Amino acid sequence: MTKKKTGKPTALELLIMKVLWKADKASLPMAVREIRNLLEEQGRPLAHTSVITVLNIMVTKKFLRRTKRKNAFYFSPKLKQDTAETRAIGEVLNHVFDGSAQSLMLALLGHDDIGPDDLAELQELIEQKINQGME
Amino acid sequence: MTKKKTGKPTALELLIMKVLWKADKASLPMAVREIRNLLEEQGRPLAHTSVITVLNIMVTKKFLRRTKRKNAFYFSPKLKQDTAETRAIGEVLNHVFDGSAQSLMLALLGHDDIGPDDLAELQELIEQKINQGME
DNA sequence: GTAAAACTTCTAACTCATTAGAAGGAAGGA
DNA sequence: TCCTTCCTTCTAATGAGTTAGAAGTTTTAC
Repeated sequence: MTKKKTGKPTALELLIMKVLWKADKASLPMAVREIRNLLEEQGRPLAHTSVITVLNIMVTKKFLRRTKRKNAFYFSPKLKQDTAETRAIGEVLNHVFDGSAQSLMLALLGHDDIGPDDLAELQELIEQKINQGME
Repeated sequence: MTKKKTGKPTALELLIMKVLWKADKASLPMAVREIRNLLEEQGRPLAHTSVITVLNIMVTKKFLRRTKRKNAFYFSPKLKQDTAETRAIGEVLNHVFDGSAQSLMLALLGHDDIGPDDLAELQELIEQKINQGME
C-alpha cells in the first residue's frame, strides 16, 4: 500500500516552484542563493537556511529534483506547472464548488478583475476546446 | 489601523459553512448537534466539543453569527456563499495563475471532469455576461 | 597553509488548524 | 429533590507550515 498523496505545494512552496518553473524553461537548475535572491526581490526575504529547509522538504515531497554540482546543490522542478495548476483548480472545483464548473465560472466572471477583452478570450478558449473535441 | 484580514474559511470551516448555507436558504439557524450529525453523515465524524470549538473560532472570525435559544446556542452564516466563492477563486487566480483568467480557464478545461455538455453551458454563461455588460 | 567565505545538516521555536477530554452549569423526568 | 442528560468553557495535544540559529564541512582567496 503506497502512500498516494498527490499533494499540492503550500503557499511558500508555490512561490519557489514559480521561480524554478521560470528558470526551467531554459533548463536551468538553480542554486539556493539564486532562489533566495529572487524571493527577496519579489518581497519575500528569508534567511538562507530557511530556503534550504523548504527546498529539502520539497525534495522529499517529490516536487523538486536535487543535484550536486561542485560544492553546492542545485534544484529543478520535478512537478510540472501544468500538473500543479490542474490540481489547484481541481481542488477548488471539488471542495468549494462541489464539482460544478458552472458555479466556478460564475464566481470567476463575478470577479472584479475580469474585463470585456478577457471575456472574448475566454470564449475563444472554449471554442477551441469544443472544436478539438470533435476532430 | 484595523486588521484587514479578509480571510477565507479553512477546509473544515468550509464544510461547516456549506451545511449552514444550505440551512440558511430556509432561514434556519442550526444547533451544534444538528451540524455534528450532518457532518457525520457526510463522512466527517467529530466529537461534539470539536464542533463547538470550530464554531466558536468561526464566530470570532466573523464567519458566523451565534444566538442563544433556550439553553443552547444556534449558528447561522454571516459570510455569504457568493463572497466566499469569489474569494476562493480570486485566491487561486492571483496566487496560482498570477491573475490570468485565461491560464485558469485552460487549466479548468484541461480537467478530466469537464464534458462536452459543460462546455456549452460555460459558453452560455460568458455570453450572458457579455450581453449584460452592454445593456 | 591558514583564514574567510560559502554551503549544508540539525535542531527548534512559533503559529495555525484539527481534535477532543475534563469539568461545570442548566434542564427535565421519576 | 436528585440523578441523568445536554450543553458549554477551558485546556491541551498533535501535526503541518514557516522561520531561522548553531555548528560542522568544503572551497576559495591570499
